[in-house]
Amino acid sequence: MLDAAKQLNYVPNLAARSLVKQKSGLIGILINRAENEGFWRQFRYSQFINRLEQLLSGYGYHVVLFGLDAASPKLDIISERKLDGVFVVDVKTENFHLISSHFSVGVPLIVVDSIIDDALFYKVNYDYLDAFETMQATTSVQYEYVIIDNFNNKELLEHIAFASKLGPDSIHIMQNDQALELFLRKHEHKKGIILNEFAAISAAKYVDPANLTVICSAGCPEILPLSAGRFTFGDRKPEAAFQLMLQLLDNSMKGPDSSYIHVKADNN
Amino acid sequence: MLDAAKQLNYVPNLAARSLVKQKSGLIGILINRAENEGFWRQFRYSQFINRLEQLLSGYGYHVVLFGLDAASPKLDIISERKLDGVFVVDVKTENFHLISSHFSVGVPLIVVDSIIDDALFYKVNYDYLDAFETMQATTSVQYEYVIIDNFNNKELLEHIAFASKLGPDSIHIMQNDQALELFLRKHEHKKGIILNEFAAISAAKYVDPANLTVICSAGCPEILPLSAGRFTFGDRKPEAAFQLMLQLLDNSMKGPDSSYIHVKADNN
DNA sequence: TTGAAAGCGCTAACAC
DNA sequence: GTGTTAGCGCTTTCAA
Repeated sequence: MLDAAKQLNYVPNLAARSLVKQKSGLIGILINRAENEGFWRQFRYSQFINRLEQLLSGYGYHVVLFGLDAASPKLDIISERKLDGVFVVDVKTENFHLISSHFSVGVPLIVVDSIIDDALFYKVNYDYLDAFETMQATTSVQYEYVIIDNFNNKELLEHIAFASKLGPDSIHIMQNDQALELFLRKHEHKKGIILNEFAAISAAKYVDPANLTVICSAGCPEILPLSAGRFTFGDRKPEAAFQLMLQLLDNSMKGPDSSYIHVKADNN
Repeated sequence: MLDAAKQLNYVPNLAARSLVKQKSGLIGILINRAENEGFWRQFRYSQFINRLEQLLSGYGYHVVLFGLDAASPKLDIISERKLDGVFVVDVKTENFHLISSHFSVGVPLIVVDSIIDDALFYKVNYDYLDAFETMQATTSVQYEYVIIDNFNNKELLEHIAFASKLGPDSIHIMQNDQALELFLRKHEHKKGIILNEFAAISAAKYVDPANLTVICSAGCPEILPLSAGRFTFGDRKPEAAFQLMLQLLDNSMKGPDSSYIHVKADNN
């Protein structure tokens, strides 16, 4: 009677449960944020985070969102909250040793949009090699420059530059609108590739978007000017990251053989 | 000696601390998500969430991000995780009784972008009355239509419609691109107001953005076409929401007299 | 000052 | 099966 009523609106205290089960039921999404970052950086992971949260919630996990100071990331949250798994997005290579020291061994840690030569940690990146090859193969257009989104991870930047097969003078790394405009003025009326829909929006202020082909890494091709070319990755990255996390969570860290997951593009 | 070493890399277990202190140190940001929502809805709260997370983290709280099914929101997270405070964004009025039942009295609950006639809960909204008035006062342009972002909260929609002082035929609520195009075709070459930068991006596909004045409620005027007019709110909403939360958290629910906070625009 | 002990709300392990 | 108990890692209280 009283028991039934108690049962009816009984709510378990997950902090107490965490304590005894040694599992918090919390997954962290840690994302590097720069001080005065351009608007195109602020939105590029929104879709990824939203979708990932949706997937994790559907599986019973709760998501802790935490912004990291790219210069000196505070990672105590991982051990303090006993996070069951962690996604770290857009990591500076030189900060990575900090991360590895701040998490108990055995906690799945997935690094997104970063190349880190440590097989302990799984990486989820877009397959840029495949993307650039497919782009060249399916079109007769000769691209003469590429604009790369400004990732914190230097290795990833270099990898994308390499994948583009273009020379240093034809490559621009997003910094700010002024530098972007300057670069675009030098390449007016030429065809170019640009990473990230939001970066493309910036570029479209200075050149005819018809000359741009956008590699849609932010999951939002709808935002592009109609005349811009586009190359999309669909929903694949959050899905891939989620599946990988599940695998690591279930099979106690026995993940795929390679510590790199390369997310391929749609059949564009 | 051993003690010192232990001290050195001692990490408190916040779940245990929560249990005894009866405070989780967690703040929830609960945000309604529709099934197939247009892209302009997916990004409009990114800036708000990011900034709010930054402010709360700076104050020592951790943020739990949780997507709500607008149709039947699962709110157990509030009581299960013993959230110290909750932001609920974009709430359907008819779901609100669910919310009030799912949270223990005494937990600060701040509703964002919603009008709810319950003085128990604090509301943070942009001051649309002031915005429309200022816009009319500082320009000689005669606006002939307004496009309103599709909020879940019907009362807010009605309030904005009222604030615009335009008739039903001149008001369009964002639904999808087709309906938007149709509406815009009927008002070609006229001057109009549109809420939300991302909605404006959609509209700019169909009309000359020079005819649009955008009420920048997503904190991202940079994304707009250069020719579009703009009316900005700056960073004020996350700041206001944060300050209000602090007040409620510190003074044990003794907040401002009015349960409504109206965030004014910049000096545009 | 320093130390021991109780207890937060749960689960798991053990007894009955 | 059903009931009891120990203990997860902390903070707080009360004793020495």
